[in-house]
Amino acid sequence: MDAVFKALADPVRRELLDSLRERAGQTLGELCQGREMTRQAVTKHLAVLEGANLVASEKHGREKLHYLNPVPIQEIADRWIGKYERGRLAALADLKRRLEGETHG
Amino acid sequence: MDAVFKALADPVRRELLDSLRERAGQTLGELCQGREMTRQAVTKHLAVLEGANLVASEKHGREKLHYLNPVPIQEIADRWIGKYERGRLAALADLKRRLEGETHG
DNA sequence: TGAACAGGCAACCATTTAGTTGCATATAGC
DNA sequence: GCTATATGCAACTAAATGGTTGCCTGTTCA
Repeated sequence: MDAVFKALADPVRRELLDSLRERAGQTLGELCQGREMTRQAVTKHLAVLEGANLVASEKHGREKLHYLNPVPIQEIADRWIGKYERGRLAALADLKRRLEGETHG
Repeated sequence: MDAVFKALADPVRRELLDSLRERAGQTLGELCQGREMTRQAVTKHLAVLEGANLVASEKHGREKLHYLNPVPIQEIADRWIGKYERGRLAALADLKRRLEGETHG
């Protein structure tokens, strides 16, 4: 879970996920195109994404194809963001109540 | 948006958000309790959270009260995770199709 | 077979980050 | 006013991070 959050923290990695979402099965070379960094830098980002299980890869001859795995993102949405969603109004009510209470107490 | 992702990347900061979700209006001192780090370290984490607009604070005398702002998390769920949710099945279908296609092509 | 191509590995560097210590400021309460 | 308490600020350190360069491995194909 922590690995997923950390992987999502970098804008380059989020762009890579976006790119793979738009077109699945891209090679490393393809994922490098348009990015102002070396192939090795992209490789490292992809390794982080694979480590977080956000990207799966398949070797095909001398090429390595990359695929988005949306499941971990889904899990974050379900397990983590969900509880904040539920607590949203409650938190705002708390804020108001507490501020008023402390002011007069 | 990037600030929010980066803020969420640290487990300590996520714990702080959890704590504020459970009980709103906690002081810095309260938020430090049970954490194995100095008050200053917690202060820095809270500064990151405030910078990402995930936490709002109010000075009350010599105390500083902290409140969760769930809105940015909500926005991430809506604007960013949503599109992956929609693309989920499509991505898996792509994966299967592409793998088969490349194998025989 | 050998050249061109796609990618992997490792060492290295600069910056950021997470944490510390030390000291300063401001409020509460006697 | 003085002391204890709550927080703020700044300098410093260690480790992680994001990036580079250089070279090696493996595959395609003429």
